[in-house]
Amino acid sequence: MATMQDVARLARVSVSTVSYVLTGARPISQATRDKVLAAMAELEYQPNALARGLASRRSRILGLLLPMDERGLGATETAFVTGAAAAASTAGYHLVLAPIGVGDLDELRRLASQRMLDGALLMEVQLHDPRVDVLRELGVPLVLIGRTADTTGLSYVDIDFDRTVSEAVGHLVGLGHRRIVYVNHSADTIAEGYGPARRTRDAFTAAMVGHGLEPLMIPAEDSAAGGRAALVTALRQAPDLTAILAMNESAVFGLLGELAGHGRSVPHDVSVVSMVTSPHVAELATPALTAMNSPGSALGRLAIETLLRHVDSGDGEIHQQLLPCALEVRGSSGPPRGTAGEITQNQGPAVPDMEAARRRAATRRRA
Amino acid sequence: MATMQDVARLARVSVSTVSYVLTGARPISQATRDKVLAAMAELEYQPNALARGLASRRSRILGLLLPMDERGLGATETAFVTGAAAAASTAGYHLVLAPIGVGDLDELRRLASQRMLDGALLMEVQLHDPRVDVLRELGVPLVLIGRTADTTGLSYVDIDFDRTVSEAVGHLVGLGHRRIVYVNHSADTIAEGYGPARRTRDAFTAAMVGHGLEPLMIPAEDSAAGGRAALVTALRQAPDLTAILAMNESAVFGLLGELAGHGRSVPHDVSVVSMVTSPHVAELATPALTAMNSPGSALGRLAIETLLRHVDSGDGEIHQQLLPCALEVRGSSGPPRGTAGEITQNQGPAVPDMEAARRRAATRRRA
DNA sequence: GCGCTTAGTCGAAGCGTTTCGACTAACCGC
DNA sequence: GCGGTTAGTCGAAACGCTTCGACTAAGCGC
Repeated sequence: MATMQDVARLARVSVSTVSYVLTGARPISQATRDKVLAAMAELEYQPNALARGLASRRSRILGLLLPMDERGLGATETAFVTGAAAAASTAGYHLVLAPIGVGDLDELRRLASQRMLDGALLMEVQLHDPRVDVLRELGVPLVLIGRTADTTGLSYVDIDFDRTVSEAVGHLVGLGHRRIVYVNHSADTIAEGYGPARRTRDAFTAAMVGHGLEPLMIPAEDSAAGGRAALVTALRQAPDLTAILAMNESAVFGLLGELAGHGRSVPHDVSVVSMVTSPHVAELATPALTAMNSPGSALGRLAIETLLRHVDSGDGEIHQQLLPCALEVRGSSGPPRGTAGEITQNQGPAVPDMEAARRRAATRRRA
Repeated sequence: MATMQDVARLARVSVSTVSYVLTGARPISQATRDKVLAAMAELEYQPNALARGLASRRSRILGLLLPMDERGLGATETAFVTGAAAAASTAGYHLVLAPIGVGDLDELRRLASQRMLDGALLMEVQLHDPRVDVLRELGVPLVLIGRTADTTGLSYVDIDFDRTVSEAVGHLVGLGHRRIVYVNHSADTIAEGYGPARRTRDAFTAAMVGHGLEPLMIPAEDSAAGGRAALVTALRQAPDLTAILAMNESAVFGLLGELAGHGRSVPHDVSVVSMVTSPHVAELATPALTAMNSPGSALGRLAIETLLRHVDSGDGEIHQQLLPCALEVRGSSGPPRGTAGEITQNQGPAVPDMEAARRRAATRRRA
């Protein structure tokens, strides 16, 4: 393994000159630069990351604090991680994966104290997240994915729930729906102050009221069983519902199963729109789910860029940015039964979709 | 940030003594050790990971080479990563996440040449995986998750597909099924030589033949649409099928949808068993899927332990280990229509399951 | 043509560890 | 009581880089 010494010797310059070629910290003449680069190429030189980090007091490693539970990572989170990793790699940084949640504070403290991290990305942020305090105390720059209750002085990237919910509701109202039920995460989750659950709840209320409609929210456990239970509750509280907006990727499958069990076809009798859902998951359902695609990859990239700005420019100003999910109409939403839209076929799914049409036909046959 | 110097000064010993206390490389008297430890505690000393790595030529960082696509990580992979991260952390190692597939060889070469990695875990291993060659050439110890075509001299951990398939088939045959169809990954995937697809194909054939039954395999694209198409093909080729074994987590949902479309209830008319599937995903389906639970977390732990053995003991002997998936009976499998098992209820799902019973009843009502 | 800045390069001093050789003192067997 | 271990400690030399100060030559304004 060639070292900088070897390169310097071969190029007949000093080590510091080689270093300056590499870092650009001082001007180097074109002629010298060429000699050095040639020597590097010949030796297949690669700088030793550890030595570089030690001398420059920059590890070029960022921490990805990602609590992982048995449920696995959704496609949204995965896209986020992928986007972040790509952006980090482009910038010459590495990502260390630390499955550190709010309960592993000692682990976090150790990691951060070892001066191995130039900065950290916090995922699954709680409204009162102690990890933030630890990192701040240790002087590690950080960017949140999501938001704490008090975000003063904190940079974050997050989904724009207000806009996302508002667009989803707009889609359904535009199709002619009036009685729309919102299936959220569980009551406990909401009570705990889980941000997305709270924000979507409030946004749903605001959107419905804005349309002059009555908001009805049903909490559901994150499971198929939770979805089934939620549907039963929903039908009891609003027997005339024609559309369901779901925040809960796990529950939505149970919900669909139970709808079929009640003999209600989707989207003919009930439209279903799933929020913050990846295309792949949306396609798993039958019919495929109209969904609000989460901007996972873009969020990841943005988070890294924001974090690197802090790392490089000695912790300058903060950046707080929101990205909305994009509506993607698939087979699970359409005009409610007996509307003009139904007859003229003009307000059906915005994207012509043979597949969805086939499924709708099949569904009607059964109904 | 306290350094070793500070600790040494406070404890009135030399830096090397402090180092020996930390690493245990040489004996230190109890009295001295205590003094040093007290000084460390007082200063809240944490060794600098980079300096340590530079001096010892051990970064204590392992690479997790994890190609990530838009589909996200399944629960199996996530469990694997979690298990690996936990095991690494326990051993005092860190995991850097590198979304490096077989196409990013330059990226891999750079990462490995920077001497940042003590070893690497390769995920999504191809039968002919060029990443293996790159790492070997650069002298980086590695452990495969999965297997290449030629595994001589390579350590790996993998799922025991033979045993898993054999148990799944055994479960169905034990329930009384004779006409069992295997839905695999796509034909292209099999042709490419994707290990799990090939191995399960062969294992299925062997298991069926072993029971004196005719093996029928249908390939399917990894999507709901692929699953629907596969079912159509399956019903054409084997109209009398009573059970489906599916390898394809994505296709299985389309398959279930299409079964319902054809008026065949699960598990009454057709039993479905999904392979290498996590509990959470299995629960999403209606009815919940009988599945072979993948040993993700255990595999992760095992992989790290194996890798560390290589790293520590200067690349000793190789370890090749297989772990089977465990059968978990849920609502999607039962005895075929018209068997004794059906009548006596003795061969139903092994686990008494009110939920499944309820669903079966509901299903029958619709049929 | 004189001071002044600036481009370009070098040597050396770190960065915070580990590790090697050396040394002392105690202990062992005989 | 004498060579030979061994436990216990120290000082100094790496590890492979960055960065600081210093120096030489140009280039500039006037």
